[in-house]
Amino acid sequence: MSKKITIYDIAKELNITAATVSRALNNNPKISDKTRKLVVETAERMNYKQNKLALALKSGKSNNVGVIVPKINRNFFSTVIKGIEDELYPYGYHVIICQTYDLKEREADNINTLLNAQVDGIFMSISNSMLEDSVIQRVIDKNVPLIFFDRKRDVPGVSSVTIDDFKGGYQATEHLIEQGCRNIVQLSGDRSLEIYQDRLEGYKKALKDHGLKFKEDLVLNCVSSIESGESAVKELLKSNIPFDAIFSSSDFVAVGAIRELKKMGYKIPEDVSVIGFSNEPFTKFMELSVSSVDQAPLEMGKNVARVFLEQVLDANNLKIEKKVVLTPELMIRMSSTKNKMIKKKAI
Amino acid sequence: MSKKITIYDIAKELNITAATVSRALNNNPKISDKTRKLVVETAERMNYKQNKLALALKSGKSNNVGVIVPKINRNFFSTVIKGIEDELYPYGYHVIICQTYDLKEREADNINTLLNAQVDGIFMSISNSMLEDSVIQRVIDKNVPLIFFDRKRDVPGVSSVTIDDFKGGYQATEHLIEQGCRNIVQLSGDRSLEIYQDRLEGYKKALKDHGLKFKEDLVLNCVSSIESGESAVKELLKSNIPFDAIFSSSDFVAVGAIRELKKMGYKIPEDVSVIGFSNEPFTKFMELSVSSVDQAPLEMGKNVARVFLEQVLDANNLKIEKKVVLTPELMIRMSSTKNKMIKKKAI
DNA sequence: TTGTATGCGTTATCAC
DNA sequence: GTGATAACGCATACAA
Repeated sequence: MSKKITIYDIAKELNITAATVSRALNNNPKISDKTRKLVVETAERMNYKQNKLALALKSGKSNNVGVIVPKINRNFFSTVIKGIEDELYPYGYHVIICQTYDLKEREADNINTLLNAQVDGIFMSISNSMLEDSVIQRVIDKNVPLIFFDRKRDVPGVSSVTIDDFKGGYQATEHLIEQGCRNIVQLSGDRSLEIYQDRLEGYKKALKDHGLKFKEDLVLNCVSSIESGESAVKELLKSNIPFDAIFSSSDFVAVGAIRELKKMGYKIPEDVSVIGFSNEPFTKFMELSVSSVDQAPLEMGKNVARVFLEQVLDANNLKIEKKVVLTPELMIRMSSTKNKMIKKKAI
Repeated sequence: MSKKITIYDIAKELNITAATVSRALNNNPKISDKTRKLVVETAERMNYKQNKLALALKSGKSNNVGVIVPKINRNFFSTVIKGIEDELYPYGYHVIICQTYDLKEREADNINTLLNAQVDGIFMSISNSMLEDSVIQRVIDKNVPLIFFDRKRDVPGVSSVTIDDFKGGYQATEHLIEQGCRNIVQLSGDRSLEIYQDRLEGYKKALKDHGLKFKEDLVLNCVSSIESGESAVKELLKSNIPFDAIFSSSDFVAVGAIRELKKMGYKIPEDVSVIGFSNEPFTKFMELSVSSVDQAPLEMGKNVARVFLEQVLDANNLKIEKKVVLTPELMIRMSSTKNKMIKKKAI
């Protein structure tokens, strides 16, 4: 095992002092070219690598950021993280990932761990469960940039990057209306979360703008799974409430709904038009490709990183609260396109 | 901004020394219960949090591990990472992620960065591009546990966790043979990678064991994409080589192949049976669900973590080279099931 | 231009 | 039982 070599080792080698080595390695202007060259070469030769930990302790910056998400193996979240990683890598930052499973204990725990690890920033998609504001406050007090993405909470001084869920809901609903649908079901998620609330509001507004009445019994709550979509449709069919379209706030639920409808002999999109939300990769692979609303996860991640960099690179910017709202994109596919003529976009 | 409070602050508060505080906080046996209690309470009250960076510098262990993958937003990799995170979280380890995009510069770069960050372990799915052994050697020299997963390279002293790709290839091929197929195409990946080589060898062996002749022109190289699958089929059809089944080493390629075959009027699985590899989530959502070979990514991640923990927790185990080989699971779905009677498994 | 001394926050090794 | 001090590896204010 090769011993860890430090600036002291290379100082000894050259009969100079560690301070000089440090300066030479950091391109400090007041150092002779000769010494610098010598130091750099020797460092190279001895295969010296800077100990980031010592640097971090010294400078108070770890060059690590923490990302907190419910689960990493969800395409949306892993893609957001990819965006963050892509954007921050050139600046030498690394990403530490934490999963919460939407458990508030884990959420608080993760925040504390990241704080102890002296991360330079924390990015999180907050769960609905009541994470105490005090935990969040601690992050703010420590002056660690905190940025919410996707699921945010309104906290003074905290930036956020989200998509316009209201608009997404509006667009999806309007699209279904344009297809001639009049009784549009909305399969919602946990409405204590802003994102689902906003999608529902967008849905309502679109109905209103097009002279359609909002009916409470066309709104059902689901969890984001295929099974949930199947049972929602079962319930709808049993209740005998007429409907000719489904706007689901989850792609998984949409797929489940489609599956159940087909099983019961309904034709998609002729009898029922369906549109999901998230633009999960599988939606476009399906034989009956599923319309959806793209949440631009890669862009979201990149924007999170950019907001962070702004705060970090510009010292006086520290207190700036920035709210970035990305525009969702309607992906119109086969599951909602009754009239081929008005198809705007494929795949 | 609340000042960072250290053990010195709480020492001053209690008119004792930092060393005592440290001992009290670390449950050092030789400390009076009274003092311990006092310290713990004061620490709590002052909201003290241990600075992991200082601890890391002191101890030489960061409690971070690094994971190096080509891209994080691939279900397989994000799920492996999830497995690692799940398993390591209870031990206080955190995961730092790095992406290589299969670029050898990034790969070497990431290794160096992780080494500088003093991670306690490095887990990587190595790319085929020729990452110099010297880089790997540096990790070994530093005594940092290195574990390969999925795509490994045989390096003395390095553990690995993989699936039995040979078996996966064998099973998939045998399944197609059992369906009555006789001219089975194998759409391979980059054959400089062990995993693809092994799947191909499994394919050959299955053919041999069932008295079928291996034909070189039934093997085509693809990159893992839908488009690649489409063009492979185009090429096959153009060449007029008869075939009645496709075993693809990639699910994406399999989907592309199916798409092209259907477009040309072929029926799946009647005319051509198709099976992919990886068990990507979308394979089971498709209307014509796609058979595939599951690579147990979650288990793979968990096993990586366990091998790591063994090496770390047991000091004398440090040099043990462990090769874990997981068993792939055949997921038989509609795309390859000609005879309903022998369908073994549905989703 | 280079050297000296100090601190970042902990823990460990001595003493007492 | 507790205090004093050194050390982890680095960067920097201050001297020279």
